[in-house]
Amino acid sequence: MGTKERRAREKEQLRRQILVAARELFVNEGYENVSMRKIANKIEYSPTTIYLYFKDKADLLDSVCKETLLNLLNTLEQLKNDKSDSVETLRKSGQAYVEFGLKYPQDYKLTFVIRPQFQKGLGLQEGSVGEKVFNYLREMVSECIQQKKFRQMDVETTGQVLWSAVHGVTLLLIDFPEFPWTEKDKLIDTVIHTTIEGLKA
Amino acid sequence: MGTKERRAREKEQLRRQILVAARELFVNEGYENVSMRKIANKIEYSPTTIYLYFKDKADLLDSVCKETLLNLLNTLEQLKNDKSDSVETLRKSGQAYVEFGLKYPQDYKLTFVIRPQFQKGLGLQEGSVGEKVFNYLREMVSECIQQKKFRQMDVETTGQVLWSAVHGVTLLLIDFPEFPWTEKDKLIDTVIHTTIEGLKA
DNA sequence: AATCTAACTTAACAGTGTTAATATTATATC
DNA sequence: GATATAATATTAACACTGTTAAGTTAGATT
Repeated sequence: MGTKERRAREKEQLRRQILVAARELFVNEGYENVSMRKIANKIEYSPTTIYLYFKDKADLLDSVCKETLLNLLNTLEQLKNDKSDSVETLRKSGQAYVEFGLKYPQDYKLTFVIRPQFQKGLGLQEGSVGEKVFNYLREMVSECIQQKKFRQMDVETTGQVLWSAVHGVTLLLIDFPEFPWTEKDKLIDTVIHTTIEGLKA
Repeated sequence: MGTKERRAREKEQLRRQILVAARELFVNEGYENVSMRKIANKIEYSPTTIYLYFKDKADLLDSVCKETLLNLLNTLEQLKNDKSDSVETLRKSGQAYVEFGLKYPQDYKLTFVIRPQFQKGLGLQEGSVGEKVFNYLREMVSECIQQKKFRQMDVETTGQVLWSAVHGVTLLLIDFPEFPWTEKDKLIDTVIHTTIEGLKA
């Protein structure tokens, strides 16, 4: 009697439907400007149905962000296979990180700026996707230090310095699109290059 | 006939009163969670009175941010008198920038993250306070390059790299207070030091 | 066929930013 | 001092918001 299974599948399907609709609206119109009613309209259910699948609007945001982090993680992990120089791999990772942020600017802001605002005290949950992303960074950095290509500094600090740099340039480019930046790719390159050179010194 | 002057002064006074109340509420409860009615209650006027002094809520935010930028500018300009090494002055400026952000985290986010979200296409207005702040950075950087203490790179890019670094670490520290950062001051120092070393190389 | 349960909807609450029309107050003129 | 005029402030309303509690419907189990 596969009824239960079918029902469970249908339930999961609707959950995904909600998630997809929410992401699309959040990304296109901004988290603040999306109402539960708008999401409900899009999926052609009543607004309150959403509350059967998600605790509240913040929980919906949380789930959307989790997906974003998974996407980011996938993007980064693909660089692992690249068997080139460890510093070069790190450079590429930084580049991929910023590119990801600029490719999905609203997703990036949702995850790294909006969410912490609504979900306070957001650390690195044990086993969370966020932790996995940062672990990736730890690995990359660790290799550079062990191979003495970087100054002998603790992995944590080194990683955090790199994260600061890429996070900073990503957000500035997203938030101030009208600012007279030097050519975008050049700026990104220079930020990453400068930081890496600084970590060697 | 000083009546007009007095009236103008009174008007300015109420404007300031609104601004002070708005800043306090924005900072303590977050822009989103502050309603015009709340601000009105605080100053003991009806909500619609605010609209006689500010176009809308975003305009109110704008004015609050302008003040924040003025504060930041003042903080930075005080370092100008410091007649030490140009690189050292730049380092101190970076430190002061991050410290400012961490001292008034909500003001910083309001100005550099929330405002651009509500006031899109925000560039560097001619004569704006924001422009003055960035001009300060240009000056500092320019000196370092001219004195050949930095690699010969254009002032714009160099400045933007520095801004990325300090902006990044400031926001990360604000947004993820529960993240297992290395000791805060050490991290800030290292970010700035690393970036500067990278700019020398 | 009766009961139970899961899925979904309706109606409502207390709140939001903002506008238009109205009322109040203070000044200037006669 | 009374009156017209301008500046300032308020009331009432509109169309929204997130969320909860109660009610409805359809399908599965007994």
